[in-house]
Amino acid sequence: MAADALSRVFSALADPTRRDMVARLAVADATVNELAEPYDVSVQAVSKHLRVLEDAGLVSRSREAQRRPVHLEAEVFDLMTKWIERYRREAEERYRRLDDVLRSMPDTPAPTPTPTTGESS
Amino acid sequence: MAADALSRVFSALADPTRRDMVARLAVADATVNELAEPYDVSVQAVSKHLRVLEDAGLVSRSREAQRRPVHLEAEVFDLMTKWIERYRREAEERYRRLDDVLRSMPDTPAPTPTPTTGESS
DNA sequence: CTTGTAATCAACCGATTGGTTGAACAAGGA
DNA sequence: TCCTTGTTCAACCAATCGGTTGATTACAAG
Repeated sequence: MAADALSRVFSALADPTRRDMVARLAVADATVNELAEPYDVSVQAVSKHLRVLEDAGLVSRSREAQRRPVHLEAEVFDLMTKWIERYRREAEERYRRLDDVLRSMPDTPAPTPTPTTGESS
Repeated sequence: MAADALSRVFSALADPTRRDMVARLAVADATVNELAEPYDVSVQAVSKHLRVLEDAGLVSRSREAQRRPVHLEAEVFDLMTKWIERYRREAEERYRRLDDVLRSMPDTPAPTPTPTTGESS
């Protein structure tokens, strides 16, 4: 399966049901049955979803009698946030500089990132 | 396919090749062939990846002669960031308050979130 | 009009995914 | 010990995914 951690996290959150579970776990820990209750799928399906979230490092499960309370782990979010922010910043900066506009012009040499264009807006 | 926008974005970024393309597009716009060059997959495969990214709203394609330059759209990142930050904040806050720790204690009344424990390390 | 290049469409393939049902395991409580 | 509850395991199924190859469209240059 998805080798790297980042892929696992993104993939885990690509499913709306799993995102909803995360949202609910952000409020309070819950057992598998509690989590399964609102959705009209089997408990087994929810158990599977939880394994995906666990493999992604998004949740952890402890043992409390025969119950297995699920707990949301906030740390992994940082992994995503860092990745996203990095490229978002680059992309926005590039947009701000109109760098790409210069590149798409046929007459511009444009090797140096020197914004000679008057960027008023 | 994944109905909502958030699912599409997360799903699109769940693939390492697509994340790499996004990373490269953050530096500069590129054509399909340019993008395909570093990977040892067919151009068609890259074209498919681009469609996924486009459907997620992460990139846009213009037309320039027979070339179709691909451009990274930064806006959609916000959608993810907002979602992530929201639940990360909730989870971290809850962790900070030791709310869940109190909940798992059998003898504590635990209704008030008063952190009486001296957290030195 | 023909050739060459950039990209997409179409059909196919094996692996993974999200779901199901049925059986098994784990841990109290009677 | 047997029963009940909570959860997971196992096998299966249809749909989707990432990849392939071959044909096709779009445009520019001879």
